[in-house]
Amino acid sequence: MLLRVFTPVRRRSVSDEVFDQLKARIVRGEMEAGASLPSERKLAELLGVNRGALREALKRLEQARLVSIQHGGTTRVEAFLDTAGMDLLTEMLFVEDGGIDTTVVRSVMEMRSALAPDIARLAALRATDDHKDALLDVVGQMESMARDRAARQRLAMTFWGTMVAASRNVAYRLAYNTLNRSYQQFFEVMTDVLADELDDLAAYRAIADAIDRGDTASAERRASALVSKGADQVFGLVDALEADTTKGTP
Amino acid sequence: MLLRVFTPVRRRSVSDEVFDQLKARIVRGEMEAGASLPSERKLAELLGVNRGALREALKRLEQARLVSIQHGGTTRVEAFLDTAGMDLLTEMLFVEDGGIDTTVVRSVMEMRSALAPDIARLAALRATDDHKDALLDVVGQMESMARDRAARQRLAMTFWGTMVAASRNVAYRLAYNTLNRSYQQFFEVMTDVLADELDDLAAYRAIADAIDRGDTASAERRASALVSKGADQVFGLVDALEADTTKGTP
DNA sequence: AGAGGTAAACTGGTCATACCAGTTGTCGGG
DNA sequence: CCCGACAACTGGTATGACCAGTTTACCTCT
Repeated sequence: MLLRVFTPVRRRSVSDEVFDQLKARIVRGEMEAGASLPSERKLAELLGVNRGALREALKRLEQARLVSIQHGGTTRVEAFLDTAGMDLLTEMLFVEDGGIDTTVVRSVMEMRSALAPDIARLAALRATDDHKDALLDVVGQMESMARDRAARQRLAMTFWGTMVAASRNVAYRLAYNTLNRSYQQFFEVMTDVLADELDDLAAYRAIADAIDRGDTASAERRASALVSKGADQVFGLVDALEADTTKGTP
Repeated sequence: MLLRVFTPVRRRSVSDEVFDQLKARIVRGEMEAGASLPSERKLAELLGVNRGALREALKRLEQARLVSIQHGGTTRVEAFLDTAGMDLLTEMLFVEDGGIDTTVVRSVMEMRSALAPDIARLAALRATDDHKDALLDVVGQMESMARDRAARQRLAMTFWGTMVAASRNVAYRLAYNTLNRSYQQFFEVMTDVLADELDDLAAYRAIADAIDRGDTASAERRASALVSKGADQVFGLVDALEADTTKGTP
C-alpha cells in the first residue's frame, strides 16, 4: 500500500462537477421522474456557471438517459431505472452520507455469479492459444504468490479479464468493463471479503486447465463453484449489514 | 403497422452528428487506440462546426470511454473494448455498409440466455403481489392473442420488463434496458426469427405460475428452456449468415 | 362565446471571440 | 551538460449574440 500514500489531486472541471451534482440528485430521487429542469439560462445562473459548461453536463446526462432534452421544450428528468445503462451502478452503489447500498452490492454479485460460468464455458469453446497461454501463465503467478492475497487479487482481475476476452463475447466484455469498475471502488475491502474465493488456487488452476483442453462443462462447473464462494461471503456480509440497519432504526 | 406509416422526422443536432461520426470512426477502428485527435480548434474547423458543439461531442465520447481528455494535453482514442460499457452494443451491431455484425448478435443472445434464468429465479424469490398480478395479467393477454404473433411479441417485452423489475436486481434491470434497446432495433425481423419462442404460450404461463407460488427452481428451469428456443433459432441464423459470407468472399 | 390563427415570449441549439489554465518543448544561461 | 524560464501549444471557461424550435396568450373572425 506504500504505493498509494499520495492520492493524486484530481482537478475536477466545472462541467464534471455539474454533471455529478445533477446525476446524484436524480439518482437519489430528489428530482422526480417527469419533472422539468429550470431553463438552461436559469440553471446556469443558479449553479454559478457558464451556460456552455452546463450544456456539456446536460448532454452527458441525456446520453446517460437521466434526462431527455427537447429543442424548444423543457428538459425533463427520466425514470432512470427504466432507461439508464449499467454505468449508473457505480453511482448507485453509494448512498447520500457515504454509506453503501447493500441491495446494489448484492445485485452486482448476483450478476457476476450468473455470468462467470457462461464466460468460462465460452472461453473453453473459443479461446485461442494465446488466451490459453495467458490464463495458464496468470494462474502460475497466482500460485507463486500463495502468501500475498492482495497480489493474487490483482492477478485474479487479470485472470477474469483474460477469460472475458477469451469468451469472445463482446456483450460480456463490455458488461465486465462496467462491473469491474464498480468492483475496483471496493478493491481493498474485497481482499478480505473474498478470502475464500481468492485462496482457492486449485479452482483457478482447474478452470485454466479445463479451458486449455476445451472442456466446456468442467470450465462452467468450476467457475460457478469458484464465484459462488465469493458471492456467498458477500451475501452473508450484506445480510448482516441490513439486519444491523433495520435494528438500528426502529 | 398502420401506426408507423409516418416516420417522425428526427432533427439531429450538430453535436449529435459529430458524436455519432467520431464514435463510428473509433468503433470501426479507423482511429487506432492511443492515437491523438487533432486539437479542438483544428478539429472544429475540419468538421465545419463551432468549437462548443465539438466539445459537447467530445465530452460525451469521454463519458462513453471512447476517448480520454487531458487538460493541456491531447485527446486520445481509448481501447474501447477494454473501457466502454454496454451502451456501445447498439453501435457495434451495425457494420459499415449497413449490414449487421453476426458475432455481436450472437453475443447478445448468449447474454440473454445466461441472464434470463437467474432473473426468473430471483423473481420467484422476491416478486411482490403487484408483480405477480402484472405477470399473470400479461400472460393472460398473450393467450388471448394466440393468432397475432407481433402483438404477443410486444407483450413479451412487457413480460420480461416486469420479470426484471420483480427480480429486484438493479444490475439486471440496467443491463436489460441496454439489451432491450438493441433488441428493438430488430423488432420486426425478430417476430419471425423468434417464432418458436413466442409461440410457446405454455412456457410463459408456467413461468408466471412458478413465480406466483415462489418456485425458484421451476421458474429458472422454464425460463432457461424458453429463451433457449429463441437463442437456438438466432444461432442457426447467424451461423448460416456467416457461412454465406465466408463462402461469398473466397 | 367559441374556434381559429397569429405573434410574442419562452425553450434549447449554434456561433464567434476572448481569455484562463494546464502541458510540452525549446532555448538560453549557468 | 544540466536546468530553469519562457513560448507555444493543449484543453477549460466565459460572454454575448443570434438561430430554431415550442408554448402560450391574445386577438380576430365566425
